[in-house]
Amino acid sequence: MKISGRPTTEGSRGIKQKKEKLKNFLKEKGFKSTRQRDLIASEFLEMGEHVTAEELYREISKKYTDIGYTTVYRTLKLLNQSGLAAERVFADNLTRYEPLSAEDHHDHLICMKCGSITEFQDLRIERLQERVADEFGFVAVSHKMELYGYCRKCKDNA
Amino acid sequence: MKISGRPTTEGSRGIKQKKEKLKNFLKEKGFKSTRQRDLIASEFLEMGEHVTAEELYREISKKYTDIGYTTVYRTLKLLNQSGLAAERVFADNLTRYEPLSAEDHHDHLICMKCGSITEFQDLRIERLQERVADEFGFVAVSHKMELYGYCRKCKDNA
DNA sequence: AAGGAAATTGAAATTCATTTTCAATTAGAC
DNA sequence: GTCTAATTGAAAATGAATTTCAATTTCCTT
Repeated sequence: MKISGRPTTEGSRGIKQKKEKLKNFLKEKGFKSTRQRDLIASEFLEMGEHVTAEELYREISKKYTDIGYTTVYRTLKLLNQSGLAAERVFADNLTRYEPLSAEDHHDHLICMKCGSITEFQDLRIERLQERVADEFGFVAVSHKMELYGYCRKCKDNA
Repeated sequence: MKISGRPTTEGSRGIKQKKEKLKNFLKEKGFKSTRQRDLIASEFLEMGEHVTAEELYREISKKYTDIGYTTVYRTLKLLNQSGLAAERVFADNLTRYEPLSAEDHHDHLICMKCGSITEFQDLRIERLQERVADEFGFVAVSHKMELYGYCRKCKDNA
């Protein structure tokens, strides 16, 4: 099992690469590269967490007062379309985004007390999911798995 | 693996039992038994699917024009609290409810074309989930697992 | 480099499910 | 039956997500 206790913030190399990918995506689709999109993408990739549009907007507002919420929202959608971000909705019903690297599928452990989100990957589970789908004649395209409970810290000082 | 291709509608025995359980829950909590709650619970248990408040309301409106949406909504919340119903949100972001029997935990296969929802249970996956949680020092309370893809029908006549 | 068509921006308005409010009604304890 | 607290349902409020639209910017064409 691949462990990543806390979503890792990308080194600047990865970020540059990803911004390049975004540019390609935009050009390909006939969209335009703008100062705003560039700044929003940078900030998003640097945060490297499961952020909401709102959170990202607040962060960006600190540095750039002229970038609106709507543009942050739309840029996150764009990042999602381009495959650079994944859109996720957990039990609190807010839409969160996380940077996505090529082959890194993972699921989440969510603490019901402190709200921390921990990522994990388990190939054994993935295989079984595939098998279940097969048994129903179902072609699985994607899945969503979240374990809710209490993290090490929160279960201890309860 | 337990298979239930389509959520089964309860026999009337089960429904009576559940309505009894609801009554007990209400009394216990100092809430009142009302004609509306009774009718809404009956209709809900008979439908036995993953209904939204809206759908249930529309169904009930056909028979009883004096029951309001708000009451249906609140009764579903109540059923959820009492453990008789489970609240679920899938990718379409609507809150759905399904009758819940004591020990019947299950997950869902959701067709991205026709929207059909199929239930399944797989103990091997459950065990692995427990193990993953353990490895993170996490105490799992509940989980959510959904496989999205195309059902037998939809993948065939594509 | 200038022109111009098309995309983008951001504030404000809209949507839509969900949740709350409140006055009138009802359940059920005494 | 009386009384008090809970319930009801229409309407209003909420709040995140999405759309609108006029002003601005990008970038393709010349």
